[in-house]
Amino acid sequence: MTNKLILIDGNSIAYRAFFALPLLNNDKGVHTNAVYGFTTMLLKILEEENPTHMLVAFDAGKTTFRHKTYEAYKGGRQKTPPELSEQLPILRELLDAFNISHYELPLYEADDIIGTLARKGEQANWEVKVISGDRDLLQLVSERVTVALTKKGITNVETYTPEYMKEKMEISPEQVIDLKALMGDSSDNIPGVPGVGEKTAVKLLKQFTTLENVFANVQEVSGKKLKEKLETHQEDAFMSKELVTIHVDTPIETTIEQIGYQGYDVMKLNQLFRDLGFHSLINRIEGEEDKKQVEDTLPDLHVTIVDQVEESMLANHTALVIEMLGENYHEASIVGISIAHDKGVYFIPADVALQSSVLKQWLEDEKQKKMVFDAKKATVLMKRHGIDIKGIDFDLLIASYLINPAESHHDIPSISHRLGETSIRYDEEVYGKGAKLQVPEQDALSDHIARKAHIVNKLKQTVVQQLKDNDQWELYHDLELPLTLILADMEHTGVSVDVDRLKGMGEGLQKRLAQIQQNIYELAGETFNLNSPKQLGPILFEKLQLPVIKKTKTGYSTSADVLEQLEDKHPIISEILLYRQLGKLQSTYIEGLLKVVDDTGKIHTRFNQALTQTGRLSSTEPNLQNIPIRLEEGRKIRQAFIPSQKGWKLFAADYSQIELRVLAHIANDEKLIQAFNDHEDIHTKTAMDVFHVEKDQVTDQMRRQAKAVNFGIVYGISDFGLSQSLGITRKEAKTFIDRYLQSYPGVQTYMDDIVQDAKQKGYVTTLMNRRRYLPDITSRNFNRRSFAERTAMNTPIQGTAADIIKKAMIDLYYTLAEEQLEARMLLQVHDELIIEAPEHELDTLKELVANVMEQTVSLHVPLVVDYAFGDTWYDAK
DNA sequence: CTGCGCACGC
DNA sequence: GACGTACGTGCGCAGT
Repeated sequence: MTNKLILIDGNSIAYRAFFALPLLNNDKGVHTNAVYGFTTMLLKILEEENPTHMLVAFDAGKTTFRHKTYEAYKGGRQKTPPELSEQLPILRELLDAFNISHYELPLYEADDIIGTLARKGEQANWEVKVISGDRDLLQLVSERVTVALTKKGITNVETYTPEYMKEKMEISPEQVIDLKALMGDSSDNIPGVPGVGEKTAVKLLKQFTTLENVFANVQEVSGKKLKEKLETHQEDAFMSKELVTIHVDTPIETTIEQIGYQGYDVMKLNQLFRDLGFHSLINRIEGEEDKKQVEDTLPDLHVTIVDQVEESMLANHTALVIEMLGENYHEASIVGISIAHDKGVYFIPADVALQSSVLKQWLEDEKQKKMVFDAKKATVLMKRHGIDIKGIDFDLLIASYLINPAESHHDIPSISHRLGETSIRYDEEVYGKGAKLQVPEQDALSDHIARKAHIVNKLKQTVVQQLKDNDQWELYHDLELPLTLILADMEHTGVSVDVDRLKGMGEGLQKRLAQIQQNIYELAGETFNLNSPKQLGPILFEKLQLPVIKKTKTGYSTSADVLEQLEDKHPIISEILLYRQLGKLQSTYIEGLLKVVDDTGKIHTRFNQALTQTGRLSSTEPNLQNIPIRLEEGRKIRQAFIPSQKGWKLFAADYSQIELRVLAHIANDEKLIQAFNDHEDIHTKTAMDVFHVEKDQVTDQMRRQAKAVNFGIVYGISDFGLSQSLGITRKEAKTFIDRYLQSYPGVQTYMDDIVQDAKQKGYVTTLMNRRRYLPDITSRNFNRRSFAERTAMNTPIQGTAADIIKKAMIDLYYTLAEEQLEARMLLQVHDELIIEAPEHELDTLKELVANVMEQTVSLHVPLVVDYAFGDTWYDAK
């Protein structure tokens, strides 16, 4: 077997990774994106290439021997961003853990080290592969040396052999240098011959083969201008050649034999990945038996496995973890319960726990305080088993989310590791994932779950202190914690669904879909998979020759906005649009909902209270926050949502323009406040102010545009986003936004101030002190910075609206209880609450619900709530 | 199993 | 000039 040598251009790959990936942070605030990208690439190479020898070359410093030839070499190049520089030492640490040699040499560039070693490998008859993002390296390609260049992203590469180069670039590896010498390279400040680009350079080299030959026969060059340019800049060209030529005789101290690759250090790598927060990469490290070593390194925790719950095991202020397998706590079963307090840690197997009246009594005792992770999950799980858990006064999940919603993993092990408590493994390591998900044998299970309870107990103080330091204690204690119990109630109650009605709609849709599909196949002249944009594209844009409006990464775009522009060009288009619309209803809403109805005809969604960056809730399995309403056809889905009891109605109450009212309040804009106090139609008012016209002069078109601008303000979209939604140019969109801000100077001031504030503090807050960190607000990358700026303007608006409706839910929940009404909340859809109630309570509710919602906070503008009721959700409009 | 294109809501 | 652009969830497809 021949040896295989892999040579990596360290700086180039780190650069690529840095710009290809979002600026990730680990829990210590260190940027890790370049290291992460580098790591994925290394893992891929090791998995795919099986190298016997390997080395990563780095540039040694700013000055190189090339600067002697040409002082301005690489002049004008942007300084390496500090966010990247700080990652380079980590990168070296990473390579050490991988046991991969790395090397740098004063005055030489990584290219030269690679070139030298590549030639040595070649002479030894080894297989050599060079990996870089720099096309200059292509000059090294030969029969034994291939060069892989990164394409988009970081793990995608394009591998060049001599044949592939001929085919793709029409030149040979030797000619790469001459090509560069003619073209120059602005990023390295290499002059080349002005006016000669890639096309001309290739043409010249095809004709004359080498640079020397071009100048030797310059008289034969066609084109007077070109000839002149070549003659004037001959010297530049030859100097450029010198600059781009990679040195293959660099005086390096290492030999290729010394850089053998023997495999990585599993322990070191594991530890490093954990430190860096690369949890997803840990299971790509090979060696199952080595995993055991990590296991063994966890400090012992003494756990008592309980076969009968005794009162002596239970105490006030106890951490409680109820563990289940899988995500959906409406159907999953409990695998075990652990409790931890200052006197001990216990594991109670599921069957023991559920049969114990001692435990039940303790769980239901309000005075016995419990600390948990995810109170909602624990509450719903216990409700399903007839236990009404009370006395939860700490929820680690909610606390962690409030401290930093941007953390992507709010599970006990992740939070624990972030806070420096590493004596627990990740769920994925214990349970596996996907199809391999399973409960381990009891010792491992009880140990893991017990550790969770132990950690909840241990971390409580730290987390509470963080909340207090952030001035978020009230947000946590008076808003999110009560809310989570209310949500548990709503989820457990569920919404009733008229299954027959859904099925009926499904049958009707099925017939129509079949017919439309038939029509489309006839219009297309062939059958294909209509649900595949990849197959639809060629039919529309090649076979039917329709104009291409937009492309996606993988082919033609066939999205609705594209198709709408083609609607009058071919009858097939409107059929496709209809097919898509109905197909969506069928698959997502009819079939999707039917799949999750339980045997009592109810649907139980799960509200995720610890996910969105703004403080809103989200809803899953099913998502009941995106049931169709805009188009009549879809809206009919709502007819399938019904009250759970005969003689009851659904009652829906929604805030009118809550975000714009919040904006008026936060920005304290006189005109906007006035508009709401006068109960004006806000979009018409905006149109009057933006277009400087009187009310009776506002056209539908103007109102529509004003509405889109308001929408943009509320959602923090860019001029680009606004231009898309209005079908106008970016410039026009920008004009609209500017005129809006001129009309509402208070808003303008708010926008300026909040961005400044965010820059200074690093985060923005809402009315109730919800936080969102915006590390990108000081980024030198325009896109990242702009996005962060829009987020700074938008999050306080959306987040405050979220705060308000959450508070309203709490107020309403307790008011309904106090008034001893049977009415109960079922759903929340961001600015709207869905309630079910017996008919005789409706008159009370009309007064009470709107009142509670409107009075929950007091702003500089009134909050206005509209409501409606009916026999189905559809009718509550 | 994952990423993509698409579509639904606020 | 920056080439990607509110927040979410879920579906089917296609490639691994």
